Amino acid sequence: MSIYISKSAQDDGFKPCAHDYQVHCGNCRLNSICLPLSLESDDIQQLDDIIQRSKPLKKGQHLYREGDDFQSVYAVRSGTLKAYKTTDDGREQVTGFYFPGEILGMDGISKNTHASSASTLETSAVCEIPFSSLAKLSALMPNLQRHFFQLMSREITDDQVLITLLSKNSADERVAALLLSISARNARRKLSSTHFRLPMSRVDIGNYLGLTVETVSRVLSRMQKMELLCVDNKEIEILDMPGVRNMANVAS
Amino acid sequence: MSIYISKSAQDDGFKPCAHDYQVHCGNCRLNSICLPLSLESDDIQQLDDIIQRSKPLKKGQHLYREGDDFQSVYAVRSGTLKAYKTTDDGREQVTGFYFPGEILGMDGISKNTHASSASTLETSAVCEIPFSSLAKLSALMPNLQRHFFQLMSREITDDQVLITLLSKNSADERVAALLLSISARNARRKLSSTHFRLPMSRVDIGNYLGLTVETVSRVLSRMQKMELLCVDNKEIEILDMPGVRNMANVAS
DNA sequence: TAATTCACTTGATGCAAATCAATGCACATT
DNA sequence: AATGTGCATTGATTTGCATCAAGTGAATTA
Repeated sequence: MSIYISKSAQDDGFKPCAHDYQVHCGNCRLNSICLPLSLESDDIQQLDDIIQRSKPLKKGQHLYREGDDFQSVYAVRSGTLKAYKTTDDGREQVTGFYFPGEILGMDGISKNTHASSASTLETSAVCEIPFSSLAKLSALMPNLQRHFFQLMSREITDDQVLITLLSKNSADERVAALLLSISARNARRKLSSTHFRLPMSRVDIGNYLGLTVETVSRVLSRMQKMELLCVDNKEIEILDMPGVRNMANVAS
Repeated sequence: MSIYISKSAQDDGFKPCAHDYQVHCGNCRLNSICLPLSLESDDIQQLDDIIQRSKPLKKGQHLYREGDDFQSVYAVRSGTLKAYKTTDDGREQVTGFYFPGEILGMDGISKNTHASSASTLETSAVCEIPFSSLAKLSALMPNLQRHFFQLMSREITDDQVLITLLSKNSADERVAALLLSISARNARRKLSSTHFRLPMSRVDIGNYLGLTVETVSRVLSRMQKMELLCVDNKEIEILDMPGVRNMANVAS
């Protein structure tokens, strides 16, 4: 499962773009929401040195599978991924979606084996961060250590939010909450919070939210009828943000 | 919210017992499943030095509340605690139960604020571990760092299991799975895996599993009728372990 | 001893979402 | 143009669990 590539390959006349795997942490436009956050520039250089950048992965390819040896965590550079667990009776449970700047794979640390699988929802590029190097480096850089602890803790709190959503909220509330989450994560990356393309299928949405495809589809139709959204397949436009928040039943 | 006590208080003619707060990491019978795991004895001493032991907390007392400043994580020494989130509309979602040897509070790291509340289900004692000291120490002790990363990762994987349970499993499967989880955690502490007392109420069980009290009660009655269990209020005896596993729909 | 409370159980009914089934639509293949 | 395939939508029916309501038993108090 090695995705390392030679860094020296293809170095000239190459404009940075979404999938560009030559961009370094120092000049990556995601570094304010990724691991380098709060590092000094010479610390960033050291972090940069341990990071392996991969060729873009095509839609549907796996980054790792449940049970694989755990070696690295991954930062999404472009595209979107989903993480999912397979139940004993063979069904899938999507446990998270990962957008550019976000880190996945931390669930593998506990048993040195990936506890979930991760695959791309569209063409995507990732930075591979060997965990043993990251651990060594974070023992030397308090800021890095703190940031990584925070990232793991963030994963825990995100999971708890999902637990609550699944346990306490209606289909309408779940779908509205997911749309708001995606909207907020787009805003963090300076993209539109009201007009975006869902990178995942209805099946994945339903799977993540504990609903069937049909229910997801019905909720979206209803939201469109209520003029909260304009839905065109994967293209979503939020027309009435307070209305959506109200449907999600959240305070903020 | 300080629960520190003077270590020198009450030091003589004191036999160690479940709630004894004088026991140190080095001679704590839980140290094989708690933080000290895999530390050398002089490292254990250093860890021991930063740990604050508290008087036992009475049933229903809070260790921390959602929104409190995050200072420490806690190891359960005796008793049981629950962690829960409060939803925007004021309802509770229990996110976990914590038995002796287990660590809670790690969800506070990400925002420096506790993301959930924790209260005791019965008289309990905890060890308070100031996080800043733990972070400093773990930068110096690779084994401690690794172990703490693993604990956090474990929290993530446990949450993912709960997510899957809530999203994909029936009421029967959820209740059976919780019983198996408690059974396994008892076994880890060398207690009976087949005969134990549930420390939490039916309300808490239902809340944790996304079910109403009535449903929990019915499932337990059904399991008794099927002769999988013997239920006497909180006292549980598992009569047919393969049967319970079968009901939970899990492989192991 | 009776009364109050609390945690739990049991039964009857209703509803939200699953399931089953059909159809529509975009896009690729031939 | 015809055919297939994957994804999304919509409608009809079923069902598992919530809800509502009442009842039990043990512990606590009067």
